Amino acid sequence: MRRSARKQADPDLGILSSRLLFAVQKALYEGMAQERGKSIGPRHGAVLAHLDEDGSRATDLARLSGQHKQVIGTLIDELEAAGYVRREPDPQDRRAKLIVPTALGLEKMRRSDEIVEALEQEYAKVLGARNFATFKRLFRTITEAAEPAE
Amino acid sequence: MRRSARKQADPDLGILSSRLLFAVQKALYEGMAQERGKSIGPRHGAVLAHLDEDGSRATDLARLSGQHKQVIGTLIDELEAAGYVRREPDPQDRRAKLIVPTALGLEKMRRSDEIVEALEQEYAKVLGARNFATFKRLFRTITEAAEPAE
DNA sequence: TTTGATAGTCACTAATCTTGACTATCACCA
DNA sequence: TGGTGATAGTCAAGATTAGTGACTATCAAA
Repeated sequence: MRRSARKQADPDLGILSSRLLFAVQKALYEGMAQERGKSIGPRHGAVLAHLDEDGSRATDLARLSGQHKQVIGTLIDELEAAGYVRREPDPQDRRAKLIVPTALGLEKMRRSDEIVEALEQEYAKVLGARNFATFKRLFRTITEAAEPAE
Repeated sequence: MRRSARKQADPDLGILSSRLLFAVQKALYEGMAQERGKSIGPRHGAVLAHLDEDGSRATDLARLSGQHKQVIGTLIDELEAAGYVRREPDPQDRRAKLIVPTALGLEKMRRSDEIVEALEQEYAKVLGARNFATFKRLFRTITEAAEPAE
C-alpha cells in the first residue's frame, strides 16, 4: 500500500487537525459570506474568537491566539476600521487599551459562535451525541497536555 | 463567567484543532531542528506529508494538501534545491512530472512520521491507549464527514 | 527615584498566498 | 484523423500576511 493511501486510511493528527481547522474556517467564511459588512478574513477570527464582551487587552488576545502583538495590532486596526471593535483606555493600566466589541462586533461574535455551534451539532449527529461529547472531552484533554500552563 | 474563560473551559472545535495543529508543527520543528540539512519550514510538510515513496504528482499533492498548484510548485523547487526530492518525467503522462523523494527525502519523511508517531504515543499515554484509539477513530469520522469525497 | 519589565505602536523586511496567462499534452468525440 | 475542451506544470506579478527591531509611555518593585 502506498504511503498516500495509508495516510488517507489512517491520517495522523497533523492531517486530521488541519482538515478540521480548514472545515471550521470554511464554515465560518461561508456562514458570514452574505452579511459581513466589511471584508474580514479568517485570521480576524483569532481576535473575535477570544474577545470578551466587556473588552480584552491586545496582549491577552495575542497570547490566547498564539500570535505576535503586531499581528493582533493590525487585526484590531482593521476590525476597528470595519466598526467591530473600539479601543478604549484601560482604567486599570494607563499603558494598556481595552479592545471592546461594538454592537456590530457583538453580533458578529454571536453569529460566529452560532456557526461553529451548528457545525458541532452536525458532527454530533454523525457520531451520536454521546460519542461527540467523548470526542470533545478527549480532544480538550489532549490540547491541555500539549500546552501545559501557557 | 467571561467569554474568554468560557472558551478556555470549553473550547470550540476551531480552537481545539488550531491548538493541536500548532502542537504537531511545533513537535516537528523541534524534532527536526538539529539535523535538517537545509532549512525547510512547516509548510514543506504539506508536500512531505503526502508524498509517496515512489513519487507523486504535483497536482495530487496540491489536492491532498489543499493548496494551490503554484504554492506546491515553489515548495517543490525548494525541496529539490535542498536535495529532498527530484522531478522525473511521468511515464504515464508526458504533461506530468513525478515528484520523487531522494534517499535524503525518504529519511526525512521517515523521521517526521516518527516524530508525529511519538507525539501520538505521548497522547495515548495521557488518555490511555483505548481512549486514544477511540479519539482518532471519531476524529477520522468527523473529517470524512467534513470533506465528502474530495 | 532608579531599574527593569510591560503595553502598545511604528517602520521595515521577509515570507506566503493569490491571480492570470501560457505551453504542452491528453481524452473524447465526430 | 482532426477538433474541442480539459488538465499538468510553469512564469510572472501583485497582494496579503507574518516577523524583527526599535521606540514611548507606563508600571512595579527595590
